[in-house]
Amino acid sequence: MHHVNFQPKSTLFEQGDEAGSLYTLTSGTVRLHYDLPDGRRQIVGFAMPGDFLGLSLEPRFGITADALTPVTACRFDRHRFMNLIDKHPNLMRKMHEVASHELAIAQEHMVVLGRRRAEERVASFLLKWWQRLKRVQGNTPTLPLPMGRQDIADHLGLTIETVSRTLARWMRERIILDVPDGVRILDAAKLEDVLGN
Amino acid sequence: MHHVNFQPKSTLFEQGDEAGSLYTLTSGTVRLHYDLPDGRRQIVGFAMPGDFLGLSLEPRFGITADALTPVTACRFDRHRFMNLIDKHPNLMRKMHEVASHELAIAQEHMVVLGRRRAEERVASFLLKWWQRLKRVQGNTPTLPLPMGRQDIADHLGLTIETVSRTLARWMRERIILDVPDGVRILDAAKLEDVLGN
DNA sequence: CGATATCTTGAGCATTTTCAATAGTAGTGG
DNA sequence: CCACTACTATTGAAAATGCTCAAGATATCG
Repeated sequence: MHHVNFQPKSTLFEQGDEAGSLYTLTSGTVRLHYDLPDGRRQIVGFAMPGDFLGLSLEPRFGITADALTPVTACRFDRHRFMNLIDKHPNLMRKMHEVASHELAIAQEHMVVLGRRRAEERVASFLLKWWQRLKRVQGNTPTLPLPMGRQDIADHLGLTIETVSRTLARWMRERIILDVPDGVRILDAAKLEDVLGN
Repeated sequence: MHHVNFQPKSTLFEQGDEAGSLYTLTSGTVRLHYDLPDGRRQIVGFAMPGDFLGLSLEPRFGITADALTPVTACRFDRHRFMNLIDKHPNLMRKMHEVASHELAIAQEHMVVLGRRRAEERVASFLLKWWQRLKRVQGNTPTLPLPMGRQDIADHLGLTIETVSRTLARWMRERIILDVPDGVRILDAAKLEDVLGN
């Protein structure tokens, strides 16, 4: 195990690569995506400090992971990590807990992609990202968005224009406020109303 | 552990219920879905013989599971199963393998929901269902579809009309053939062409 | 055989995409 | 310091994919 650093836009691992490593993020934001041969891209999630990457037992990575900001992480060799697990059986349980939770998150996101309209998708994204940030950084009204508009669109199954228009409208309506590298949530209740639950 | 039977349309477990059981399917098909309060539904997957249900370690089920056909399954008490795991450590590893695989499947489905057009989604569904069936029943040109059109639509993030129209067109084009309770794949290559890879 | 579910098909419509033009923003080198 | 380039974001107008609504057909089941 040793610490590794990644520059923005650099790749931790790529879709199809042999899954030889396992990471835990200590700082920065990582984009996880599946790319189609014709260039279409689906961002299946964003990773932040505390998250695990590559804990799947599949022989190859199904997705690509690349850094959106400077990233620091702990890298483990897969084989060595598996030996470690034999000595600490509760570690395997922990891995499975994390994986089950990821699966639950993935299933919730399928609902967003399959059954939510554009406005609901963007509201869902802002609120979920805000919640995750709160658990790491504490309660802040200011929401950093290290990912670009295209990334948000590729996460929500929309085009960059639809994301831009939706955010622009909410800025006009004073529901959010434009700040450098992110937004400030002025009226979270209105965003929750959009989701209707 | 004991065997249990379910009639079509009966529920194995429901979204929000305490996750007290764990199942392995021995026969039949199960529909797994997440329901929004306003009635919109996303089917996150279908389970067939050999599949595990409720292996997540979250305290409550995130989704509902109900039988599409008569179903037989083995039911395990969660607590007792966990004790069993303490005696057989490689069982925990197996569970994690299954969960990782489910996660990979979920991520691939996100691509379908977020970035594929209607025609591609239906082609993807037919081909994936066909592949899964081959692993259980061997190579058959006839593809049973125990789920209804509305279920397919709810799985693909489409309306029943779009699914119906797409299948109807492929029947006219002799790419598939209408048979009772399913379809016969006449030209799998054409369906793969739709996916463009 | 009648009643209820599900499925199909058509026509019009709406949300979101596409296309295109403009405006920022950052980084680079003269 | 400023011009130049490249990249990203915004905005408008037109187009299209898939949806809604409605009617009819087919299947299922008591």
